[in-house]
Amino acid sequence: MSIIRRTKSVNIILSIFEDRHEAQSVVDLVEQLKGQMNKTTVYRILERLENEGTIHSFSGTNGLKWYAKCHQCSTHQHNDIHPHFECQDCGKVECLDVNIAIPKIDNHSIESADVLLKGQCADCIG
Amino acid sequence: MSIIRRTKSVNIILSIFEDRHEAQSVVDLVEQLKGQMNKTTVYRILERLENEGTIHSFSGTNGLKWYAKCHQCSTHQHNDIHPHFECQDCGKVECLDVNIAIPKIDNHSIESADVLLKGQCADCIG
DNA sequence: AATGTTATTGCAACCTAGTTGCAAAATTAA
DNA sequence: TTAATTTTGCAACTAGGTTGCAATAACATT
Repeated sequence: MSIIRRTKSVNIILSIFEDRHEAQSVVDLVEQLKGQMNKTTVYRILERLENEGTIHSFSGTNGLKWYAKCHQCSTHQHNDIHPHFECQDCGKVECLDVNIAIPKIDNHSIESADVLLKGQCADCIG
Repeated sequence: MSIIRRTKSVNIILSIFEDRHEAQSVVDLVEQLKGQMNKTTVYRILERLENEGTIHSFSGTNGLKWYAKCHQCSTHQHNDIHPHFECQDCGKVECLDVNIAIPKIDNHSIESADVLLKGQCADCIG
């Protein structure tokens, strides 16, 4: 595993995750950073930051890829299972700071769980 | 909502879900049915069967779309929340017949939950 | 500060899952 | 058997994501 360099592009992306605590979809990041860097670069930096353990990824609606720097999680441990929440009204996606009980299933060994909750976020709730 | 016709293609797809109780990925179905029907037809029949309530869909790893005729579920109700399980060794995907407790989240209204468990299935468990 | 080594970037081309419009063919109701 | 409506195939397209490669930027060393 190579050392990840703090290039200008890496710092731009890192600062986005510092500034905004919600999860970011890759599609939005690519769009937003158009003009500053190539979309391939965005994909590759996100991948590197994930390998490094700085951010983690998951799938949202329609299998779109999202990344988040989860501020609740311990800095170097994204292994704990927390659900993600996608607001059906405004589209915002967040990491939830709760633990999900993984059910025991007969004759199955379960190694991970992806949980995506959907509904209305604090801002959009009537 | 229009009435869905029992065409030859619809029956072929229905019989696949009758014969095999595991979930089917759309990609596999398209590949498997190549020669019998067009891929557009596969997508459209699956969509119609889902609208009809005969099968239900969900996302697997990498956001790939899967469909299942869930034999545990009541025939006309796929609304209950059950997790799906994807075997990391053989790739098989199944509906699990357990209920997942949806956590209450402060200031959020939760309307649905997608739960994808990953690990080893009964056949692949060491 | 200049050098060499290695990691990173941009670009263009590509891949694959999934969608669309439309004319032709198949179902179903009359 | 006809008429109305749904379904299908086809080809073209969209969009998210990946790849190979040459050019460039970081960084450790001198």
